[in-house]
Amino acid sequence: MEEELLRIRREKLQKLWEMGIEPYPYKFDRQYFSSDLLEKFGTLGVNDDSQLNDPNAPRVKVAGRIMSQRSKGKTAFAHIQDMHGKIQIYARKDILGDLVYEAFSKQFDLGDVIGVKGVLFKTHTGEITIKAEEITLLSKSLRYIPVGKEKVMDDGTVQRFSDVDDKEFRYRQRYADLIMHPEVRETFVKRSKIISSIRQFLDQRGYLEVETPILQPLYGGASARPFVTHHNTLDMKLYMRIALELYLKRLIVGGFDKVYEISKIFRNEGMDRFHNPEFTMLEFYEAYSDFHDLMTLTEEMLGFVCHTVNGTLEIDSMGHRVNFKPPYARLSMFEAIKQYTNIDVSEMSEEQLRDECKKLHIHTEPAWDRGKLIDELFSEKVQSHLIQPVFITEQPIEISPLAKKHRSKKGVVERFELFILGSEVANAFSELNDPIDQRQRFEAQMGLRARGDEEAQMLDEDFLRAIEYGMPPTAGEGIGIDRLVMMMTNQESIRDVLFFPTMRPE
RNA sequence: GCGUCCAUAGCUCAAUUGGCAGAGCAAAUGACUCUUAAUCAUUAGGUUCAAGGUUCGAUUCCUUGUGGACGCACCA
Repeated sequence: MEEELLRIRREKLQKLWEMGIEPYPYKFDRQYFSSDLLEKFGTLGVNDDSQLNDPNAPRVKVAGRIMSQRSKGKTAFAHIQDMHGKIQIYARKDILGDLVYEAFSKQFDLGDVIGVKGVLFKTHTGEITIKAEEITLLSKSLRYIPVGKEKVMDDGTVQRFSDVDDKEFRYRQRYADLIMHPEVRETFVKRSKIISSIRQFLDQRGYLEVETPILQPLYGGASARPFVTHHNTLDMKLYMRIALELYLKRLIVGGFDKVYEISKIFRNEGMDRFHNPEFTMLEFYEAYSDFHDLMTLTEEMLGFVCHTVNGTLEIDSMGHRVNFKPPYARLSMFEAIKQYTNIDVSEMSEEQLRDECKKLHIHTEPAWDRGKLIDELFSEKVQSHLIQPVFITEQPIEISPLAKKHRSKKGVVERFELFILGSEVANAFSELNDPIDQRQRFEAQMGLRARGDEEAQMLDEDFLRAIEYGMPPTAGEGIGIDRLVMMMTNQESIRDVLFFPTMRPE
């Protein structure tokens, strides 16, 4: 049957050639988007057809995809969809002429792209409509788009019938998903706005956007397993980056005092609705600042982003109302654990922590040290409770090999993670710029690697050489863009904020 | 990587204890000069995800595989 549908379309294409109608012309001078016309001419009276017989009335030209068609013999209605919405067109045989009307009503299908020139009027049911004087085929669609019929309800919402509900279809053929689902397009428009508003925010504060290598001889800056690839000419192993951190700090050494990068990073790990193998990361670094400064900056940035995208600082997402209005709560990791579990980990040994985890039925690995155990306790028992924005500060030094020791507290670093809706949104610290200390931290990581921790970080001699030249005191932060977009757009799966999520081959 | 669930017409879904595989929409043909889930009439459309098994008989039960969704583990 599918073949039958495709065959019919191809026959129509052939018929169009025979009729002298070019199915794939080169250009159309589009004048308005549908939304422009609905706004601009919304004041037309119901059933106002005063312009219809007026040769001097303004002619409008729009272009888009046919999304519905209601033929009534010698007249027909259709809706065409462009980037900003839909508009109805009204076709009459006596205006368009036999040939064009014949083509329009017989050879055109849902999914075809057409250009329309005509006069606006409002139907007696009150819909702004273009009475077509010219209809031009701009692209014949050979593949059937299963577009569901729609009904606009009294409250303005659109109810769709027999809509495609198959997630697999929608992810694999996002182009078709986007045609059929304006709300999906909306999500991605918001995604785009989120990213551009971040750029705007950082640019305004004197940050320079930079690009650093994706293919790296050594991967670092995070704990994760990498993708490995090979360069033929150099005959060498290359890794896809797992973080932006180490190269951006090299630029701080080089004298770029405020830099940021928004780009894809890659982690060779499990996939679920929060994880895609490639995802977008923002990292920014600012010389002469510390992690306190970044907390303030982060509050301002998220407030700005949320307001730009949603027009408000309070949004409903994941079943909660979240308030992005600064300032956000601040709590040390130890305080947070104490608050939610009544356990004081500040003086506990590795042994004691292991016992506490066991009591709470938290799975542990023998390779885990004190810091990792505390982090695990936090992740299991505290994190999901953190709904409103909260900065969790002063993480254990063992799990923060690139962060500076806390200036006054032992065993922890100057770091914060921002949690919202139970999920980590930002991770920042006063960057470790003591090359001797940094070398020791790397060596400790190599020790973990020897203990069997595949994700422990690698010692990067070139990075050490860079900070041996002297890196100013610096604060740096990373924000996972996809998670932020999920939050801001109320999407439950990362696949719904990625145009083309990673899928197995068909 | 492990577990649970799902896969029937182009789309959304039915199909009684295991007994001739159906409907709406979309499509084709025809009627219809303000329709809007347009309407009316007619027609066509199926390797029931794949392979194997049980059975007189499998969309239905069993096994394996493929793809997806969800959960767990790992992680952001």
